[in-house]
Amino acid sequence: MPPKRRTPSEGISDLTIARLSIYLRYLQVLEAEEVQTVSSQDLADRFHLNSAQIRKDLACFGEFGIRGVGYNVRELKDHLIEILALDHERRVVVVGAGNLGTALSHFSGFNTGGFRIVAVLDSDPQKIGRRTPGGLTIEPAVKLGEIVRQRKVHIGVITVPSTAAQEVFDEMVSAGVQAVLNFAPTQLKEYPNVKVRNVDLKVNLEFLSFFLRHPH
Amino acid sequence: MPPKRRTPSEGISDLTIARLSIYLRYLQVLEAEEVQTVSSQDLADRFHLNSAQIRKDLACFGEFGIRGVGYNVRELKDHLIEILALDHERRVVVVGAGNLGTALSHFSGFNTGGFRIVAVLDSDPQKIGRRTPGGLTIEPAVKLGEIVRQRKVHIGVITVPSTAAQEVFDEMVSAGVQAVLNFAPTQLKEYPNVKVRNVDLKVNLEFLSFFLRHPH
DNA sequence: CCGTGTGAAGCTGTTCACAGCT
DNA sequence: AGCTGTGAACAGCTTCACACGG
Repeated sequence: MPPKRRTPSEGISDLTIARLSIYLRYLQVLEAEEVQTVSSQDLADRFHLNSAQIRKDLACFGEFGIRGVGYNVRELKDHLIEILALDHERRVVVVGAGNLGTALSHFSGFNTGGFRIVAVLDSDPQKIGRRTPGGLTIEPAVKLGEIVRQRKVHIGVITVPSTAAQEVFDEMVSAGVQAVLNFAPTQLKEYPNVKVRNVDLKVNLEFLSFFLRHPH
Repeated sequence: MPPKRRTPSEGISDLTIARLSIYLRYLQVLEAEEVQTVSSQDLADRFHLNSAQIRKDLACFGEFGIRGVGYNVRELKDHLIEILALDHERRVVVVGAGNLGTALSHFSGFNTGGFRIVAVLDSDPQKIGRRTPGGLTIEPAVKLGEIVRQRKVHIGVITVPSTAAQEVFDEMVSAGVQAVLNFAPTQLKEYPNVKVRNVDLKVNLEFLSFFLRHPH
């Protein structure tokens, strides 16, 4: 059978995509351990999920398994890398060179596996020109648009205070960024064709606080 | 009518709790602006949600609104603070004084609104004794259990490499921590009565990468 | 008349159960 | 026999629509 490949773009849930990323990480471990084959049940046990869910997640993109056997580790890994578009370098700009921004700029996960931070910006003159621990020089925030265009930035990361977040976001979008990871505790105005992912640390803490009072 | 208060602990979804935290933040803004009243529709517009959802979220914990009017801003804010258990100090320990850990240790959201970082630990002798930008001295990781007990830590934050995460987590749990925010890209083994919240930056980036290839 | 509170309907995501391939 | 792929059943979350109270 010719490898049935669907190119859906639609009808696939955010949750499925996030899980694919999780599966991929484990497949890379298995590959390093030279494991040849993995079953949906193996994966399910690992992540406390149902095996049918894993098969369904994968089935969104084709038929990668062999009945009676399971999935070939290397093959499935390669498929996931392609699905998640990790086979091309993704250039990232971080705006906001506070503690979080500088930490992220050389956080291991942000400069491996296809991602590369190409600039760290800030509007504070005192910070501009300084080196981040990762070896990048902090550049002025006013150059955001220019940098995005010249360095072909794919992904923007916002680590500025919430008062400045919307402005930075608008600037990113008008320079052509289509994917943004937002750490500012603000609800950004949405644009068509721009995907935003919010990481709200305060919400996470307050969530945990709730469960301390209401233990289950 | 006597204020009907439910103490559920059960039947309330994680998603509801996360939204309450979001509502609270906006109510604090409204209070500062001296707005007296807010309707579920106002809140819904702000966060691109359905107004019924907001009413349902709040109705889990009592009847806080006035029909035909809306919600009193200050009153609702006070209720949410109590529900989220933010009326008592929550002491937090950060294990892993890498870039992310030190950044978090004086990230604004982590030392305000009821949360306080009481220790930052690391196992690297080169880091122990150093000061974090937030003014805390990095302490040895072997003292984790002792520190948790002596300083009555409520919440643990894990920012160590994934290879060490499970060990740190086990140590936290056996010292009595019941809520953990995990930044390590690992699936931690679950314990009863311990709530874990994972923040996986790599998953977020890969998620965005997917949407760059499959624009919607 | 307006906005809350809420059962009912609708929808989305998960799990079951089994046909079909190896 | 073993495990995938998948329609059908199920569960949980969201939205609708309206009764009720101010």
